Amino acid sequence: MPRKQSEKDVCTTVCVNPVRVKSAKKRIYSEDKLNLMTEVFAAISDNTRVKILLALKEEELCVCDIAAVLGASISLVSHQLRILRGLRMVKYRNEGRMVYYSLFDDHIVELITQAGSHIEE
Amino acid sequence: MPRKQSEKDVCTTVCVNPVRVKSAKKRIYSEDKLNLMTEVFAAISDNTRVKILLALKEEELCVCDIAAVLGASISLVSHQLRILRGLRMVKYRNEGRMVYYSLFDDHIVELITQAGSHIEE
DNA sequence: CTATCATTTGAACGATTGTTCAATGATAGT
DNA sequence: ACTATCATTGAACAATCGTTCAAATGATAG
Repeated sequence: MPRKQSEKDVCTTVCVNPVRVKSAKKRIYSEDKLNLMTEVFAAISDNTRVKILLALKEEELCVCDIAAVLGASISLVSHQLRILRGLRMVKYRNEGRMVYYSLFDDHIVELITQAGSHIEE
Repeated sequence: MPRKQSEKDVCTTVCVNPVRVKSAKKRIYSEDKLNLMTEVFAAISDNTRVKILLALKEEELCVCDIAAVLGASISLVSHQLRILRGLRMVKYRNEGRMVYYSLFDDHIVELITQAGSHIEE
């Protein structure tokens, strides 16, 4: 009869070191803090979104400009901009029927360029 | 008759600013470099994996220890460790039937703690 | 007030992801 | 050899993701 493998009945006596486990637990962040962090990392774990952020590094661009830079459709760019907007990574400005996007602040792109310089191409 | 909206026939004359587009294109990384970067960010965009990395910050732990710290199953932890191993974020050491994991280097966890300190909880 | 342009939105899709369960490897002790 | 224990693996699943297409806003110009 196969035995179910759960958290309760595995490695309890021999393997688990309660001292190590206890001090390791202290290092784990709260679920809320983790959610905030991983949401940001998830945003920059997609090539398209990183490209958009890099494109906006020096100057504001309208949606059409961004699409032209990426060689992608307007719709795709608009969808991804919505995500970046929701995470306060970009902000926008209306001018007539056009919408100009720019970086919310430099923190995120600094993070990206910093990671980029760690990769010797 | 509805017209198809593609990259070719949109915003070409009025909206797109060729000068802005050209200089923005220079800032975009190569696809290879982007893939390397976003793969790393994707790895730390999951709560479970970040927890594992935080748990290993100070000392090595066996798989059972990690599972106990997270309150998760051994199987789940092993699966995620495989991903972190593939990205050279953790390394391992065999001791009898146990496997001790530790950080490959401090870069990634520094990145995480740095991001963590940006979030005033 | 209609036509056109820049952008947004929603539905749909295939692909990928995180997790669970069950089975398998591998090592140690009897 | 047999059994128990720690770890890895693979199949399966729902859930989420990135992208595309088509339609809908909202603003401007004639």
